[in-house]
Amino acid sequence: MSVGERLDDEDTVVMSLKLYNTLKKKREEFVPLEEGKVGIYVCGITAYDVCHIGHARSAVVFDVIYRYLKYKGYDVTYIKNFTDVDDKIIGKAIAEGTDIATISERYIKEHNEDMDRLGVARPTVTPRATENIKGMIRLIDTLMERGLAYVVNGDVYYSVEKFAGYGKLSGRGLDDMMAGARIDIDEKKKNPYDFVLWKASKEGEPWWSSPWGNGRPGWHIECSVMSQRFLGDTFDIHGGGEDLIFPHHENEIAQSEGATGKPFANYWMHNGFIKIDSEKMSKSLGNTLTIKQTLVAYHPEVVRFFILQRHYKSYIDFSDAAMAEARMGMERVYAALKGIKDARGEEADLSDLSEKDLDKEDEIVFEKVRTLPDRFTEAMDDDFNTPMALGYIFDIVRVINSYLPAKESPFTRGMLFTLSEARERIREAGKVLGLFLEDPDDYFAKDQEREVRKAGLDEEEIERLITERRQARDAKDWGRADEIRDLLVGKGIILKDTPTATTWKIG
RNA sequence: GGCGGCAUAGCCAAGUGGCUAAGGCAGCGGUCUGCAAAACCGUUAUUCACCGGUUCGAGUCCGGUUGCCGCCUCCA
Repeated sequence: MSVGERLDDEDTVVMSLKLYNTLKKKREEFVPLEEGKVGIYVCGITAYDVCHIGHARSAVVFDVIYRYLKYKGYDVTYIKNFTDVDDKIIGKAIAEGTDIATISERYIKEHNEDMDRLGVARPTVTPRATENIKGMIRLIDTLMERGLAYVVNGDVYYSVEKFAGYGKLSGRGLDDMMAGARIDIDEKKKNPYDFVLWKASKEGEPWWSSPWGNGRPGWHIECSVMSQRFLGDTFDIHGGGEDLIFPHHENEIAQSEGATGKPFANYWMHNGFIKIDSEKMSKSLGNTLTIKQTLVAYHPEVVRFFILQRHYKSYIDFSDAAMAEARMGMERVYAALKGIKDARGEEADLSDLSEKDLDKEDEIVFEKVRTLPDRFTEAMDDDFNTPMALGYIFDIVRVINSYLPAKESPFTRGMLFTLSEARERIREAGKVLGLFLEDPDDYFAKDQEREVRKAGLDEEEIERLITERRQARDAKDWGRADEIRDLLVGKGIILKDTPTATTWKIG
């Protein structure tokens, strides 16, 4: 069996990965350049500010793509850059009276913290623009030699009219764009859409020496250089937010293909945006939400779940209500995982369980559970359909929930084996999605702690009241017990009475 | 003005020509309970914005209408 294929039990079924290629505007079968290997480049952040949930979406989406490609058995090289020289970084450095390295270092560190908390795996390499200036100068030089770039007063511009394929990614021709141009006419440029490759430095700005004088790179050249450096002239997948399609990715193609004469990336993938309360998130609207703010209010897996419940290409609408729903959904899965955990008990050694332990009823459940990996793969092979993959996980959750409470402790070996299988299969899919990876008790403990903090409640006071209610109930003093219950409900606390204890949660 | 996307139950959301239109949330019914709640189970779209067309067959393809949205400027 070769990589990228799975063989079914009976007949040979080639399950190939299909993905939507922005370049072709259609879904295509994914065929890597080199069998068994994938090179993927995703545009990273400009390190001038803390990351917002839009960054989180892009990071989580491509994290899942990266993990899934590895799950399929590919040897994946995943490159995500940091832009650490740029107008905004320079502006901030000047404002703070420091240098750009201090600024970019600070926000790269913040970014990495955010990613770690979101459970986003580190890419294979995270190159920085300033480490690749020489490569940029070489690439610009090649573009000059090929007649695709020109110099004006120490600035170097790319001449878009000289590149025949300009507009092929964004699907717009230069003529179309000129018709409704909303851009400023810059006298220095031959065409308004020409973009800067190298900028002559102004007083007080960082600079590197170049054949065109002291300056710094333009906004687009770094990605052409870093992708080529780590993945070669042509590579498999290039990703980023949909806003980058034009001009950034269009310009990358012009730079790279203009210089090498070879195709740049074979597949282009773009994630959709996050809106907040149905509005576009932007600094001008003042409705940006940072990852750190989001994680104060929600468990990182709830954030991931929220993102993965929608297909990566469509926009998603962030709101407290939507996040509350995501939290409820996560709770459902974790509740099932807790049921499995509790059934198994802490101590028991279950390593010698096998299919031989299954009775007829166990077998029916076991067979359903065992279909999860194939169904998960089917969904993910279909342009990374994470909503469908999650739907399949919920199907298994329902199967287990129906099976579990019907049983009385002690559990038979066959039941324990079936439950173990369910847990493992959910965990296997969860590892790709970055979900359901916590111990259920830890998950609920953290969730409760977070909710208590958000509601500004006093946990000890709640516990004291619950104990008092417990005592009242034991004494069959229903009046007092209900009085306390009403008090707690008034604070948003939901009591969970079981025969042996009362626990609680915030609803 | 140019380019592109989307419209599926109360809400969110899969579905890209053919079994009974996934799944989640909310709602309703049931189990449980001192009564509740929580949890679990069951249930909730003869129908996919509207009109026409292609086809043996369309939510899925084509044309039109309406309504939202994105990009064209740094932006994930």
